[in-house]
Amino acid sequence: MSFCDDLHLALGYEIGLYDINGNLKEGKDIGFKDVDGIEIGDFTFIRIGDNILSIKGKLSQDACNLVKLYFSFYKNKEAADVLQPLEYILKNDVSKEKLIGKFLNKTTMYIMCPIKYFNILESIYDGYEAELVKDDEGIYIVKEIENFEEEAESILEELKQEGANNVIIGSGRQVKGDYTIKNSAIHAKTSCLLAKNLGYNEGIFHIDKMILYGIISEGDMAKIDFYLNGGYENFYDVYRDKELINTAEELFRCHLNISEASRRLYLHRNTLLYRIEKIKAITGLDIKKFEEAVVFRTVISIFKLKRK
DNA sequence: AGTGATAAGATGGTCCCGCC
DNA sequence: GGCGGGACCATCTTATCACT
Repeated sequence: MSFCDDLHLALGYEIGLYDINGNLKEGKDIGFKDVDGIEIGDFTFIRIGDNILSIKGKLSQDACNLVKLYFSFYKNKEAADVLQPLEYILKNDVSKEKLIGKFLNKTTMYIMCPIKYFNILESIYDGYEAELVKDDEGIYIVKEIENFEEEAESILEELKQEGANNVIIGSGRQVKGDYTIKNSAIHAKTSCLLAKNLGYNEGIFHIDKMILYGIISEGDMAKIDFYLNGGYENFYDVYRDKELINTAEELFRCHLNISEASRRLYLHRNTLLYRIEKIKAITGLDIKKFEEAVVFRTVISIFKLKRK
């Protein structure tokens, strides 16, 4: 709830908060007038510092003074919230408006691993401008990141050397504009959780590449069922066949390059083609083709994310 | 280097038959 | 009836070649 929402609830009038140039900062755009003190009419305008508060209603002088008092109290409280440490922000419900601009250009990574590795991560980032916060399932790292994949690879490597297995690293986006540190942190952890639900127990996942799975995961099951209805039953035969699923996954990892995938699977290229043909016979989809590979992967992801 | 087509080899399952 | 050997077939894997 913003200041204008709160005041609207209290007074029953529509409220708009403008800067001195008439730009709406929050609330409803009900009109602006540059006044020095207080102007009371059908609309009430109150100057508070570098702000003009527009109220769609007639207030008494006393009420206007109370509003001014409430404004200063509210903004001080808001300022206090914004000054809270990162841990408070990540773990509490701090409104989006209050966070805009804070941690500008920083990105959040989430390292899903046992908390005992917190000290190791701390020592890795000792001397760097980075903040670390732990929760029940892992550790947030907030810093300016140039190349997420490179940085995550090196963290993964370090943690492996320390005996950590099954580490998943997720990343949100860089904080800028309306995209806050909280958004970045939620995205980072969500990337990890989605990857885990998709069956990965290790790896590096950026939210930019997880969008499809996020939509599936959050999506309305009734609507998803509407699109699945009457088809895709045969996909279960592939879904249950570890060998076929691994074959398809490796092909996707190799960007549909048959030769590369067969090398990585230690298979003859024709063996891989044979399996791809088998998938086609079962599902009707030729996963060598981009469009059909996308459909295949989407349906399999729905099975993984929604039918566990 | 990558792809498509084809042939050949390897493997595993099923069936039939003869022997105990 | 139970067991082992051989034939047959389907499935899977590999090798090769021509072509882009």
